[in-house]
Amino acid sequence: MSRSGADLALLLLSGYRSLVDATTDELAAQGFADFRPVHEFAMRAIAAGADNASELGRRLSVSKQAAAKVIAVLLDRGYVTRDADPRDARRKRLQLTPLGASVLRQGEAVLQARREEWARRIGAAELAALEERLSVLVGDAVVRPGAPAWRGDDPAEAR
Amino acid sequence: MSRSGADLALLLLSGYRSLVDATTDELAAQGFADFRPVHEFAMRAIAAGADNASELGRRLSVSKQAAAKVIAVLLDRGYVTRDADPRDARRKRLQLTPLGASVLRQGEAVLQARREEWARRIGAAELAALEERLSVLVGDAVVRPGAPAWRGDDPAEAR
DNA sequence: CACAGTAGACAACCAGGTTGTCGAACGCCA
DNA sequence: TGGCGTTCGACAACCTGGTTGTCTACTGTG
Repeated sequence: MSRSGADLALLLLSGYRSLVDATTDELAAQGFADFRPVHEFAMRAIAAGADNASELGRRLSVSKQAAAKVIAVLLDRGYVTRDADPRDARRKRLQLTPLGASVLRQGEAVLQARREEWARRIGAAELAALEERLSVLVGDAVVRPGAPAWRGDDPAEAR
Repeated sequence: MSRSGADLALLLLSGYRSLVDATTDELAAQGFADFRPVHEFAMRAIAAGADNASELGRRLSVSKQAAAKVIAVLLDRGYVTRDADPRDARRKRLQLTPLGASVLRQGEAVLQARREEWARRIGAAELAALEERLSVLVGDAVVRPGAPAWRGDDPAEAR
């Protein structure tokens, strides 16, 4: 075999970082400073229906307390609003603000632009094949983004 | 395009996690509990010549204080030793113990086994092609494993 | 031989997770 | 109707793993 398992892991991590860091930088340049991937992910979940803290925690595979902290940041930044749920007085209903929706759109656009750049570099068909194989390998192992950061924080062998 | 940029990022992250989490679990099962990727990475750097805290910090793209904390753990576990450097009294020279070397070997073996399983699943040639394309895309963007965990901690869109 | 720079120790701090506890509200069921 | 287990969100304490800043000892160079 030409490559080691450690190299493979490192390649995957580097690819991910390369996409995500570029997105973070782009968004910062567009005026959304301190906007982190986890914020984008949380807002996406909110937009997809996780409109209260407990549910958001479940979707992010994180405790509801951790979710509440993220929500506090999003509220502070004006990306979401929180108001009483008329049907369940225990809940606070979360909603994206127009500003929040626009961050989400821009994030997606930047990520998409990066993907298109990759497609130009190796060819659209090659990129599609890469995605196809990866998704076969990963299978149903859905990633839990917020999850214990200490799992998968490094790689092994960085050169 | 069939897939979004967010999906691509998620695939890469999931692939990485899948490899690394399996390795961590395997090592734990083999008696190396609480052995984390960052430990493996640090030991690898030490073995590769980063035999003092400051240098280790540089290789891991982390402050020397952070490196010192990792070293403290490795010392405590008996994976490395630290003794005076005869040529520079400021330095403490780090060395892997036989135990440390064996963890490293086992970690590499487990990772390699995972890679071979992947090769069986999609074919060795396909896997090699995937690695080749990824490495073209990633290019010289060397990953900094220990680095700010908040970069690249999430993906975007988890289903 | 002075002095700028480096190694490592120590302390304070911060971010972002965790668990545990609590009061209020809900929903089911006798 | 009422009781009771469950859920929501808040709050507090704590842990981990980074950070910066400061200090002393030592090095090596002009």
